Amino acid sequence: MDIETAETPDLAKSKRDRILEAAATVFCQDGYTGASIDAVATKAGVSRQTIYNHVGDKDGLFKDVVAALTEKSAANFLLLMEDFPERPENLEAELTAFSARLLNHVTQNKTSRWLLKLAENESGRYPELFTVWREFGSGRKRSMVAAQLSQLALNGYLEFDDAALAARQYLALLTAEWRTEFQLGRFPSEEECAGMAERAVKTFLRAFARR
Amino acid sequence: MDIETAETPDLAKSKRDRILEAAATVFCQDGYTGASIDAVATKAGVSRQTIYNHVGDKDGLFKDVVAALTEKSAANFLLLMEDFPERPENLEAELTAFSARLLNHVTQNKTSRWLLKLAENESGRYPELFTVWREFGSGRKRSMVAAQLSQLALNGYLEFDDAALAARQYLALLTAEWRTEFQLGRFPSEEECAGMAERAVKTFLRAFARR
DNA sequence: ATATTTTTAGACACTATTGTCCAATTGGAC
DNA sequence: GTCCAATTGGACAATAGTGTCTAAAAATAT
Repeated sequence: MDIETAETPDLAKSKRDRILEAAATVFCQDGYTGASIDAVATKAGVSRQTIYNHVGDKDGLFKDVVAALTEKSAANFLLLMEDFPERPENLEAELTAFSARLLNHVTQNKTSRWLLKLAENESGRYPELFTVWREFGSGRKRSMVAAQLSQLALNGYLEFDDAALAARQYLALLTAEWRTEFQLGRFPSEEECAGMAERAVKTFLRAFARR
Repeated sequence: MDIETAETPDLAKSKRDRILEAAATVFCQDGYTGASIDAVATKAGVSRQTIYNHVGDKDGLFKDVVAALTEKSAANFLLLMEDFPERPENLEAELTAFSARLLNHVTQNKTSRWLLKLAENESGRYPELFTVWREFGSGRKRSMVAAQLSQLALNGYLEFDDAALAARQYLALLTAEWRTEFQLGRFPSEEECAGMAERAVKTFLRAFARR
């Protein structure tokens, strides 16, 4: 489901899910202060009172949104990481394919994008919340990537001193073009993701492939 | 002057400058909707009416803030770029030194940080504004870096196919650690900038230094 | 010293939002 | 069909913010 066309709430989902989903979009669009409970209620196709029944108040709503997104995002990422190549026949091709999937997930997946935007915008308001997110969210992801890269190094495909740094740089290269071109509203297509992944992996391997 | 300790407005500056400076901090802290004119007035040490006299309304205030920041940031960046090494004796050392200065500027300089944060947060509200910023701000910067990298390639130090891509990846590597570690409130010290620059340049040269 | 412009503080109407209360309605479980 | 919990819509007070107006004060120019 697309953000822009999601005006009709999905009646199959539970009230609670619809509230959290709607709240996520509204918070991201308007920021914490700008988001109104009424707007969330309308978008969720739910009365305002129901929201208060479920989450208490605006603070509770925000915290529940972040908690739900963090959890979902982690689960998705875990699933994705299973495809990381460990003993590839063609390193560049397989790493590129994986990277394209990863990038596609990060940029297209509503959950990831929302969480990222919320983290950037509201970290000042809820530092504790995003300390947790950083540790179990982005930090956890980076260390998963680092572990896989170490595996590749061990298997003789790569060489580097610091796996954590390599992981950070890998992710930075992968999202380099997205950050500058797409973050302001637009989202890359699958083909664009594939192109970005290809260019990122090419540079990454120029730096870290075993010679 | 530090953001946190800037409670006492600088009386030497013109009213207008003080208003724009205060407005920038408040907008960044609270977002467009969350920022109140009263808060800006207090922080600027100015009456609310004066703000309305100068900039018309909240929209005008926001646009003027962005305009002022864009201009200042471009000027600063131009100045910085003059130090980019063109015929270095020690490529890695000189590029690292330049990169450290660049990173320090980007992360420490109030203007840059404010603009970046505003761009990320309010791009949905003012797409035109940030299209302009992207073209003349970040886009302009990237093409300046690309030009310098091309120069280094021409002079036999580097080799790559696409200078614009190399510039993007250079900047991505340079800010990789900052994005993940520091963006949520903390700012790197000069030493930390030096370290990040060193690691970024090392990887960049592994990928692009002429062999 | 005087005239002119800028600034100030506070009052003001207007709107938006939060969070609460409640009576009426709905929907599922049994 | 009856019961119980969840939900609804709407009214409500309380608060906060925008933008306007005004008369007094301050700064600036002449």
